[in-house]
Amino acid sequence: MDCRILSGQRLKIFGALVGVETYKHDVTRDQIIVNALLRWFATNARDLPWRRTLDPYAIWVSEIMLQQTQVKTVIPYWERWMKRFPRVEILAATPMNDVLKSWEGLGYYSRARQLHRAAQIITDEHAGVFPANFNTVLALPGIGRYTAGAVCSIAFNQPTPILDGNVIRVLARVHGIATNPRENETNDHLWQLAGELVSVAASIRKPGRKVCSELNQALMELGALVCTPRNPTCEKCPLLRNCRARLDGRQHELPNLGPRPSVTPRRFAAFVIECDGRFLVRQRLDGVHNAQLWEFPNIEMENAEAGRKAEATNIRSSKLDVPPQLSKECLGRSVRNLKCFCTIKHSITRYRITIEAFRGNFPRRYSMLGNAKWLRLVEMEKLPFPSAHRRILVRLQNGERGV
DNA sequence: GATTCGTGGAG
DNA sequence: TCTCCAAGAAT
Repeated sequence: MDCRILSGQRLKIFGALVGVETYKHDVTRDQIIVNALLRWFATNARDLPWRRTLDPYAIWVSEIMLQQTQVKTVIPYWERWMKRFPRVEILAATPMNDVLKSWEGLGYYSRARQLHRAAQIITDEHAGVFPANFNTVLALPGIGRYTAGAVCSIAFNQPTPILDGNVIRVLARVHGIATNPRENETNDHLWQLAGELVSVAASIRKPGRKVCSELNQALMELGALVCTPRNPTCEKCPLLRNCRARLDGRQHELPNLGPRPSVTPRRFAAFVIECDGRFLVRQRLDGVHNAQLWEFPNIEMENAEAGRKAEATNIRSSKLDVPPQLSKECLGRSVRNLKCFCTIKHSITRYRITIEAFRGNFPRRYSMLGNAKWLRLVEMEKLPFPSAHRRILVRLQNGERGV
């Protein structure tokens, strides 16, 4: 039946009818799936550092770091973090600058700020003991439905469901769900399926084993190692014979995440201003993105598209005649000996960003507005920079050493 | 409900 | 190089 021919009202009725059929809890199939996942996880789980602890604080930190971030990237950060902030009270008492410095390079810096805020709440309002109640955990800043479920199941073995990118993929394929998981109805359905699985796991008595924890981690582990976005290795999958998508040969089509937002180019000019062996850097204000991180003064250039075209057609004119105006707009005064320093390309979400960095001098160390400072390289080393500006700083350090 | 927030791995 | 997307949350 083709849904597209249905009018809105009939579509609702149709959906409700389908819902009765497909959302029905299939206990036997769930038990088969849960048992297969638990058996597979017992011999295929990676030895990750946060799997060697039951400390809810340590597990919480790992979950926050792992949001939208790959395991391989997180491991060294987590190791350093736990050495530096072994207990929640220590984190709570640490200045934000040091917290952000430990987070530097991980991105999504509001995660670090909210982790710090939550640490203070736990210290002040829960006597330094990480709460074991789902709703209390959910109420902490930076913790949503997924993270609360993950911490409660992994640290406390509670039957709280989780639904992340991995679990979405596994469940969409196993159940052959072709609608978009980002849409509410499908998302709710997936949460329900995840809840049924962890409930079935909870009903299994396995002495000395944390089955809720294992089941949830098994779902994610399978998504990370076998049921991958591209080229899933179905031959190795414990759910091979229970996977709707595989049986239909549609594993490559699911999940159906829909179109991605189109990319937008943006250009910035950044200024590396030197005087007496010090450089001008500024701290981003509260409330903006990358708040409290440090950067070289910079300003967005208009006509990013035109700039890109000029670059592509080998017209370099705008490169040299734009900065004098921009430097005055950005810094309030013109810069001496201005010249190109380096070009940094990076991207955040849908923006493809090019930063043209220019180097120059001021005759003396003008006192700039509030959030800017003149610092030596060794002093800048202690401050958190977003990675694009960190790359400018590294170039500067190498240049000063004559490399 | 659609956007925004960072960065890097992997194909 | 370019695209996808990773243990999501907040607004």
